[in-house]
Amino acid sequence: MRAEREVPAAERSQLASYDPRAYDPIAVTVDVVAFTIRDRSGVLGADGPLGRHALHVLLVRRGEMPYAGRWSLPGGFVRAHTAADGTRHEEDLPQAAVRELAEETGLAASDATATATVPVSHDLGRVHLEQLGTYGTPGRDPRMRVVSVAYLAFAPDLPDPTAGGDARAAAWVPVDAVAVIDPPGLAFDHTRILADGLERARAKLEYTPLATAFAGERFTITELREVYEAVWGQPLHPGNFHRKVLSVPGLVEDTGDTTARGGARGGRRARLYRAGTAGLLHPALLRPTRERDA
Amino acid sequence: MRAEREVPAAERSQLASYDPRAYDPIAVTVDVVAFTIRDRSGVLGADGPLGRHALHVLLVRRGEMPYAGRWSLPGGFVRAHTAADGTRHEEDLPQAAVRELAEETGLAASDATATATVPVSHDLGRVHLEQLGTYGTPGRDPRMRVVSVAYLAFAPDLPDPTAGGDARAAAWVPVDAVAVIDPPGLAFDHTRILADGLERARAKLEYTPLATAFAGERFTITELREVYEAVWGQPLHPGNFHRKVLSVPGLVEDTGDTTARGGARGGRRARLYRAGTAGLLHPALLRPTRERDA
DNA sequence: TGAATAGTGTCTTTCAGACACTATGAG
DNA sequence: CTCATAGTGTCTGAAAGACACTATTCA
Repeated sequence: MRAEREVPAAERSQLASYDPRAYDPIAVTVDVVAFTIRDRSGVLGADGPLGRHALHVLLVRRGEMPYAGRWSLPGGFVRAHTAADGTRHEEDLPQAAVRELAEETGLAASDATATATVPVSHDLGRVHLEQLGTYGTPGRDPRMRVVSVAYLAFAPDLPDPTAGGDARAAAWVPVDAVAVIDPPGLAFDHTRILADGLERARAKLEYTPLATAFAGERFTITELREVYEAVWGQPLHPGNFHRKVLSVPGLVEDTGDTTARGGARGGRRARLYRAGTAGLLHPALLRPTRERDA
Repeated sequence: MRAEREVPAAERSQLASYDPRAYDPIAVTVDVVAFTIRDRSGVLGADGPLGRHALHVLLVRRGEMPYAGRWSLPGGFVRAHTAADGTRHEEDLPQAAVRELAEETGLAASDATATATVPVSHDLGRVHLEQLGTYGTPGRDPRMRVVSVAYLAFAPDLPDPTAGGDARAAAWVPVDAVAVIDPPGLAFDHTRILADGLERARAKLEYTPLATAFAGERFTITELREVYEAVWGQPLHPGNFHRKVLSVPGLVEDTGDTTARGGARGGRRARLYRAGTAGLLHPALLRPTRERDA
């Protein structure tokens, strides 16, 4: 939130070349596609074809109309309020995204002070937030004309959410199970927003160090590989991945430490790394060969 | 425009969990970053270091406050109007972008029927339109709280625009001359939007056939190379570019024809190609080596 | 010791880029 | 013919992926 001077009415009418009262208002909302990597919960049995780790998305069960009882992305209206004393309290869009996340799920991003003016991406403590896109097709919300700005949030393993605000329930759901828990699909056009967010996340793993945002402060190369495998949904060659990650400048930094012990059933101790300083990966870590036509 | 049924007042209040009258309205606008490749106009002399072809952006000179007299991107308010008979005429966001382009510059995209529901990209005749991002920082417009959805438009060589609507003037301006013609910068945060759009365009040339959207229906490999050189702002090796373009499946298709004659000062006739059907380029056409850190 | 996990060596294929060359047409 | 432009051949180095191998640790 930030307070600004109220523009005097005289100046305001002089400036205005648009009278919003002549039109129906267009409401502005934010929706958040929050991703994390977690152990696949017992809901669908233990191991999938790709091991225990799966990409999860944060969903809430709506408590109010429309779509009451259906699952949706957390989100809500952007606040732009004029207080009684005339000061305006206007929320920036990423701030609204963080607030909705906190209100509906209890997950608070540490250091939620979004000061950057760029709409592209913001780092909120350990949570990486970036704008995904804006969805404004008429009729996408039956109540009124709503234009929704969708944000992507990436975070390392987070605790289970607690419902609040308009949400009746909140939960981390494996992305490959979304269609299962809610066959009619998510509320509004959130199924599409989720799909767009997933593709964005998959693409960004290739040429940015985004994967380190899913890992803890210190991580092993194997843990980093499990992030890639969970997001891309396919297994990667451990040896080649290892060499490749270490060959990309600025992706990871060696801490000098190793894990306290090897695997549960034996195995060498792994070196621990932290995120590097590179903003873009060169050369990129490309997804395994898929057909890239049409 | 499309007409929809008016939601009855009773149903509406039942559905509404948000009362827009309790808040200041948030206005929604669209801004368009329209790019084309043109011969560098006489304004700054003839040849730059990269030949005659330069990337141009469409700018308008504002006729109204705020920022009257300053250059800005074409754009304006999204219309969501309830007519006297109760029907609503609501514009989709890409429609609003096309309308503003037409109103302020006289450049009409043929076949402006944007039926796609995806917010990502739309093909409007020969104009490729895609969403760039949304800019909603409080205070970015002194009149009121404005959230602006920016669109990118790519088109082959278009005629000179004619000012209209709120615009006092409209012109294609070489992107490397924007800072020159308007030292204080564009109106609002349009300097940043333009920068974001330019970077997006440069990146998309690498892995999509976007360059063909800048070329005519039929084009030579050299013309395609001039598109890349103009957008990336650096010369490319003609021979290697030629072989590379032909090696990427689905980028271009041979028409069988050639140009009517060779170069003005002699030279072989060039084969003519048309855009291929690929949606993504594999392997990608990467920009010449730059340092990709931080 | 045997199995499991971490990490390395090496070979093949692909591709970007440098450079030289051939092919064709205008003046 | 001469020069300019279109298009190809060939070599080198970087990097991806397949595969085999060594190193270390737990039960």
